[in-house]
Amino acid sequence: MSLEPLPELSTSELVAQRIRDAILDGAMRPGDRLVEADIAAELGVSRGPVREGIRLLAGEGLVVLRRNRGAVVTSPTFEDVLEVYVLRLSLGLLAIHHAMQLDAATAPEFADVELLLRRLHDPEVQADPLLMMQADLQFQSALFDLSGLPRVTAVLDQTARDIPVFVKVLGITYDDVDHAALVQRHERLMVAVRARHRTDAEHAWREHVRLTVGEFARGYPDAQLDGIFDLPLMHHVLDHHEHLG
Amino acid sequence: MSLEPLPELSTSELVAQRIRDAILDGAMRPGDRLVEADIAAELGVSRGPVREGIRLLAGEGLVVLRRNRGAVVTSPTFEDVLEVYVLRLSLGLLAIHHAMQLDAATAPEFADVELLLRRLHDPEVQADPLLMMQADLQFQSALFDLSGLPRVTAVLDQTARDIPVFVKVLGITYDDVDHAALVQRHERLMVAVRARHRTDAEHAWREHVRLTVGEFARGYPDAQLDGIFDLPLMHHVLDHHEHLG
DNA sequence: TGATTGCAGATTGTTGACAATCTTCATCGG
DNA sequence: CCGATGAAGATTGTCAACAATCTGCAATCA
Repeated sequence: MSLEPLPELSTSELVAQRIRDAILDGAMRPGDRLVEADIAAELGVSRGPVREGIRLLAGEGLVVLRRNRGAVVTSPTFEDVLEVYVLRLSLGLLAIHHAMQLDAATAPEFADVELLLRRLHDPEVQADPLLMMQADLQFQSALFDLSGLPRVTAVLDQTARDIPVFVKVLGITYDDVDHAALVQRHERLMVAVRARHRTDAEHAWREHVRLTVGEFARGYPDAQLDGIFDLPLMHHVLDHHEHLG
Repeated sequence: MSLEPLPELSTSELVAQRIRDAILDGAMRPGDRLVEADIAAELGVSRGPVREGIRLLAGEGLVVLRRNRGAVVTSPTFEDVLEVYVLRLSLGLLAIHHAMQLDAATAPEFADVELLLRRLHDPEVQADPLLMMQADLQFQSALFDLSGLPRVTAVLDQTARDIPVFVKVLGITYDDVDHAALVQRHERLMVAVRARHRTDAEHAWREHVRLTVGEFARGYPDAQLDGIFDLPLMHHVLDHHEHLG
């Protein structure tokens, strides 16, 4: 008999989760005030844990705190989405690079990643856009974890929690996303990481970010994406040319 | 008559600051427990704000929380320092790149940065290693702010708060750091940013990070720095070669 | 003797009450 | 009529007491 080790989040984390869910449900909308006493009454706890939970969300950027004036649900813009993806592109590359220091054949951590990757093939998962998105982000998170860089993965996980909320709040549609293509990109990424083929891995990751944002940007035709993902990582190419010339 | 706008940090932020200072003073050492009631009594406030302050520090990674078991001051390793600098290298490049979208001639934000850069010349500042380090980080923070990427700068600022603590706690000596060379590097960086010369700016920043960590690593002769700062940003060069070949 | 159980002290988690602050709106004076 | 002033209500910030949990040690039993 081996019992599972009791996940049991703290009360404040549960509160934060509930509020996050409320935003995803549409029950709470951007600009809504989060009144500590009201939420406490609804959840049947006192203000203390609620206050702490709200602070957690503020740390994630999901709500905005103003001194002595309470918290309101963030009103993200498409620019925020772009910033999040610029961040993920940059730190994702970092994490993937460090993950490739591991030997895929011996490192047991790879098993978890593969498991989550396989989950993306599940038709049941693919049927629900939100579920698919979360499964996708979970796979990425596990992959980044291989890097062994706790601060980097913490930042990446924070952005991962933001993404579903932003997508929901901004009304971004991803119904017609090509799931097969997405999974295929991730497969290529994993193959590259296992084989420690740096340029392939980097290309796969860049391509994924670029396509994802491109998909999101369809609803925002005036969004300026020109080259925001090309730099500063491409500088070395230019640099190299200059030295050659 | 124009009055200054009252900075006035919240109580919990003041508490966090005091604890940070206590660590820098050596009054608190890694592994020390942070007992809420004791700290509250010492500072003359109740446990509430102390608790909040401790959570803030936990978010920064300066203390570690364990469920129902309180907080202890982090015991960072040199690897933590390396991770922080890998992060700063990567996100710093991102921030600098985006800062270069601004026109230095017209953007008033540049004035603040220049002011902080000039402060680094002050002999009084250079005389105190801790002051010098903080002034240095302040300049960098102002520079990154030009990017207009709030999440990126938030992460960078967080790492900036960690650095003095890590240096103190790990007993890293930076007494014989060449201040003149450091200031010169930053001057070059600013010139490049003003002129929007991407490769120069990137080189200056890379060089600064590399030299800083190299300086720190003197006390850690077995630290493996081989190429941890070269990648993944250099991949494109390799990539380019492959395509050429 | 060695491992488990139970107890006491210490510390965190939670609660409800109080104080300080902010927002709103009506009042006042020009 | 318009802006400034002041009070009332709502909400956050702080506090001290209580409950739950953890740690360490002693007592118990095989």
